[in-house]
Amino acid sequence: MKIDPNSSANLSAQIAKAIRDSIVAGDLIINERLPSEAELADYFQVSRPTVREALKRLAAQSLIRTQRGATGGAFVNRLSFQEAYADHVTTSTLLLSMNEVSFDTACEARYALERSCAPLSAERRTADQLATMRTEIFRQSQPSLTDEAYCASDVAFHRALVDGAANPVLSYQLAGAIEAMQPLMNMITFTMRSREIMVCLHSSITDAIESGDGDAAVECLHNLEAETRKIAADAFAARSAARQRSATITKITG
Amino acid sequence: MKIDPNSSANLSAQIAKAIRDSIVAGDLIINERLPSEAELADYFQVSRPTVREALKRLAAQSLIRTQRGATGGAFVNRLSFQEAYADHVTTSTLLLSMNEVSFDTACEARYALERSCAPLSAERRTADQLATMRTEIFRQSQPSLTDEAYCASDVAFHRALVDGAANPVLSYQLAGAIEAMQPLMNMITFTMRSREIMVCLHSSITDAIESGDGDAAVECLHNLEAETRKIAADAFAARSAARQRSATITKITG
DNA sequence: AGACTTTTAAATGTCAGACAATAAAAATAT
DNA sequence: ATATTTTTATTGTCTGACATTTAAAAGTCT
Repeated sequence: MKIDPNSSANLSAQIAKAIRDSIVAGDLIINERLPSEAELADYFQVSRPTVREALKRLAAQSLIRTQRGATGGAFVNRLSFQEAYADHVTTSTLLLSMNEVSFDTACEARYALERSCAPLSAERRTADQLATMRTEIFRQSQPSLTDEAYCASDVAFHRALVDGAANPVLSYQLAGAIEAMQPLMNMITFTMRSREIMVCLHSSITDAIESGDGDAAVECLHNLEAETRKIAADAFAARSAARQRSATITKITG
Repeated sequence: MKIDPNSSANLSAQIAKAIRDSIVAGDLIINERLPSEAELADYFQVSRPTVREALKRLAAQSLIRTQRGATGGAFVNRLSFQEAYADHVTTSTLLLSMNEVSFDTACEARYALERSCAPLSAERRTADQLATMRTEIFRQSQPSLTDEAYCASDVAFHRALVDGAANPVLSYQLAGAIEAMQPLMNMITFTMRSREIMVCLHSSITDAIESGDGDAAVECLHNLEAETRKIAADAFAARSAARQRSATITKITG
């Protein structure tokens, strides 16, 4: 493992970087045990708390796991897609909310990416994934569904569609785009009419996927994107108009 | 902020989660200063080192930054796309290498995603991005280029293509797919002939993007994917054959 | 008064040493 | 031989201290 120059910078950050580089470079194999905290402290010529801070940084990225006890220690973690999934979604969500990404920008990215999965999904989707899509469509057609539950079902539907491509790399990358949009979608109040249209489009997509017609699925996704943006635009316009009215009332009455 | 149940679990992890949830929920605004370590320690009823470990976890995810000095402390970080970029690439790279994702799977995902950017890029690319693509193509045509430098140029070319879509969400998500493939590409020895073909395809893509013909660009990307997979298959076959031969020799002579 | 310098205070960064909790291995007893 | 106890190595946490950094307050000189 590499040493640390005694330059002016967070020691714990430097140590974390040194260990992370070793993992990325493959010098540390999966499930390999790192030296104990005391040994690392000795090696890097720092105190144990400093080493611990460095290890916590790595643990935060799921790069290592720690175990107490006699044969315990820090071990290089196998980074599974499933584990990385949650982190990716959280980060993507924060990126969207903190950078004031417009609904249209996020929506465009989401459907562009999703269309790239459609042809593969049309080829490979399992019966199970198809059933999930149909189940979610049915759920979405229930008028009693709250807007939040409707959005959650929408995510589940699209996730099944993406998983149908049977490519973990695609599923992982898409997760960030699709799930991170949920907070934005939750800001929308879906009218019964707009739900009907979307359910109809979802059905068309599922039909296309079932019949193996990727091109048709892509076409439907284009329509769904247009419809989603239209609904969002209406919802935001209505909200803005309401704000305008209330401001006017305040101006008059206040 | 939420409290901590005194259950059996890493205190630092619990505290990190509590603070992270507050940030994600929007209770803590960008650039807002967290309470000092001493105050947090007092609030959560733990020692300062424990609080520090929690803060280091958050710092590792770029959720907070810390500043020394009188008015220093931990501040909620604006998570910029640029910052998240590096993390995303690292994680994606590790996911690929640790999960033994096949070249074909990664390649399929990469080009599927990239094709989703092509139509947008054909519409919106700037002259600067187009120039970058041409520059990288020229670089790739230099026979003196090492394989690694060739791959790096390839990444730069495709990155310019993706950035042409002028959608930060797309650029961010694509980064994971494109840059994470570089280590896999580096395993390939590119022959002069295969480089020629790829340079030619890159030129066709650039021409299509320049003339605003998204469909043609998508078509070219399909060809490029097929060519890339073919080159990789040949390279792996050659390597496997070499191994076979050397094994046979060992068997005979050893 | 205004500009420059010094001091002060608050915060993080780091260290040292200690004890608790845990879990596996070794030693012991049944 | 099996079950129980003891030992031991390691991480988790605490206490208390000092170093370093930074901005603001106080002081000083022109």
